Amino acid sequence: MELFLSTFENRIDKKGRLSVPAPFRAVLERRRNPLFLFKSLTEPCLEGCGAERIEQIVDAIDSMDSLSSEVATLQTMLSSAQEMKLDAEGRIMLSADFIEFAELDETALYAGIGRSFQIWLPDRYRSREANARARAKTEGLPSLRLGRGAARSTNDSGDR
Amino acid sequence: MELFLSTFENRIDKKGRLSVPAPFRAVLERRRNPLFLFKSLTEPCLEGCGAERIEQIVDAIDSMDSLSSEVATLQTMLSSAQEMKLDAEGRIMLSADFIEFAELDETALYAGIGRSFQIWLPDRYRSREANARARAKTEGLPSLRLGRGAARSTNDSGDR
DNA sequence: GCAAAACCCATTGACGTCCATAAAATCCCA
DNA sequence: TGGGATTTTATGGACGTCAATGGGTTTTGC
Repeated sequence: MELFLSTFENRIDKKGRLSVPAPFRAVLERRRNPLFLFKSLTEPCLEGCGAERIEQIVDAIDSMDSLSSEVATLQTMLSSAQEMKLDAEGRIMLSADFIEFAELDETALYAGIGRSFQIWLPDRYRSREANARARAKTEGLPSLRLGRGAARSTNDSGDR
Repeated sequence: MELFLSTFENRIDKKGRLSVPAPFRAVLERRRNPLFLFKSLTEPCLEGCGAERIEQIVDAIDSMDSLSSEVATLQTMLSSAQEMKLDAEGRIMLSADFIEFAELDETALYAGIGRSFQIWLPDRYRSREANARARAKTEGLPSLRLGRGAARSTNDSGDR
């Protein structure tokens, strides 16, 4: 599996250590790619991604007007980003800043969302999930076009 | 890692010495590259980078109309720049001018923003970060489209 | 000779590494 | 197919290393 999928709940120990779910570790190892965590800009959760995403933000900043507020926003993402080193047991150390930001206590919920994942306070994630499902019923579904024709715009022929 | 990321808070001792975060030192050492600090043009903070970044600025100035006011502004950055010598413990000595400009007192906050970093009064940085987050919620995120299609515009064929 | 800067060394506390245990999933063979 | 054995995973603790910090001493410049 190349993608981060499904959810997992793991404990955070007294030192702030948190196991990365084994399936996620497998994805990371396959990519031979360091893991970065940063504070979400819009929600009280942490986002996990690979180096490409970070580099993309850096390049975007360099190509923008460095005085714009958008640049300041992107810089906020970078300055909250940390490269996470996994220990021999596949755990990461969450900084006090991260724990406080996502308001985590003793357990954390990993939510795989494809090429990246998020880390949430479990209860908060579940209530948010319930909201999303309720919205889907009342407001209808977002358009989701699958298959080759649709993906063509963002993802091309068999890459990599 | 060859980028400056994440934030660090270090103390300025009575002698005006300030440790450079070990990860930042690693970036500089990898490039076998001296460290430069200069006063930000737009904000009350110091900017830090390696020599190649300084050269970029010089080149950019050279390519501009040397009589324009923008050039005069950019030259201000260069004339405030100092090459910082690290002592054996990886500390720099901040000049009184720098300390006054960034209004630092006993602690300084390093904020990594990719190819460079900034040094802030911690409280000031945090309120600026809070502003950026508030803006991101109301105005939305800067457009950052992921996947192959998006990167195409700024970054082409598989380089690196 | 004095102040400031460079150099050297000591302390401490955080973090990375290593090891031990328990629970869960998987495998294997009857 | 079921049940026991083995491996993987999650979790906790102990310990060593290194980064950050502070203080002292020597050198340099004025």
